[in-house]
Amino acid sequence: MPRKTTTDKTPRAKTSASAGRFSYDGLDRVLHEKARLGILASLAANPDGLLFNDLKQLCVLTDGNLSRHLTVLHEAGLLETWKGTTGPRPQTMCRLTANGQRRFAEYITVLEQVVADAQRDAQPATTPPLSKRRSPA
Amino acid sequence: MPRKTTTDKTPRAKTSASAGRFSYDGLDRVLHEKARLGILASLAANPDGLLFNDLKQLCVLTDGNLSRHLTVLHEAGLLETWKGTTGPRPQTMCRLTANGQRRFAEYITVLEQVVADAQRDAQPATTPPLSKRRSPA
DNA sequence: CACAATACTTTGTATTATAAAGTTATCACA
DNA sequence: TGTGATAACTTTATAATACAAAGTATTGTG
Repeated sequence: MPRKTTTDKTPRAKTSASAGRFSYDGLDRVLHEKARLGILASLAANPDGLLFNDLKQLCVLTDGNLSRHLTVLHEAGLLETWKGTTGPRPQTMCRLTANGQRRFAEYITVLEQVVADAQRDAQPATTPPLSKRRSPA
Repeated sequence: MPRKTTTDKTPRAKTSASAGRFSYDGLDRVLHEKARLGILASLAANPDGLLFNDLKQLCVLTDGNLSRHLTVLHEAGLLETWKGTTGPRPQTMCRLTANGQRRFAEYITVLEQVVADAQRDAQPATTPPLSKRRSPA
């Protein structure tokens, strides 16, 4: 006689209560980080590139912090850096790579999903309650 | 004679290129985490609460992981847990606190801002380029 | 030429996400 | 009734990593 396992395989509603419905796999660790998200958003808003100092101010980051995050993004192939000079001072210019633009756009798509999920909840509860009682004693 | 500092106080455009424009201060560390974001979204979608196992499946988390994140959220006052039994087994029921609902809603507002920023970029560049050259040699 | 400032980079530390192992209790069955 | 399996978590340990503090190299200034 098959025992009733608690990890039931009953079909459920696939739409809003399926397994993995809220796992948000697309939230890549590299992109889903406050500081780096700000950096990417800044660069996406300025396709022709930004200087180290611009990013520092736009994202309110310390030098070391920004440097580290840029390295991470660079190693992930999301941005490219160009070393040059503006006037007498050395400057680092950053811009998104084509890949970076695509990855960022994909990430934003997931964020839209998160927002959409949350907005659905604001509605008067169209979703059926999940697993109120599953096996009364 | 006042030296020209690079941290310039020039007004700039306050709308889209001001300092801190992309710092996203509202992205609270407790909420801005893949796993916890999934948990919160799940609970927001099910205001009458979810069981430990429901969350485990919805968010695809291991037991230990989920347990830890629930503790963090609980300590932050975002959710409350109720220990009971469903049939013979002990069960933990989780639901958002009023505070948790509010904080989550606030967080979602920031996400909307992020998405809006990114969507603005998709437009043919209405924003003026920031700091192309600031002090020609 | 000393001193301050710019534009970063490197190093260290403290947090923490995740996995692995442990705990308690129930159930099936021999 | 005792032994192993399973459920439902919790605790501990480890591997990442975000952040800050200190370091480096160059330039400008009196």
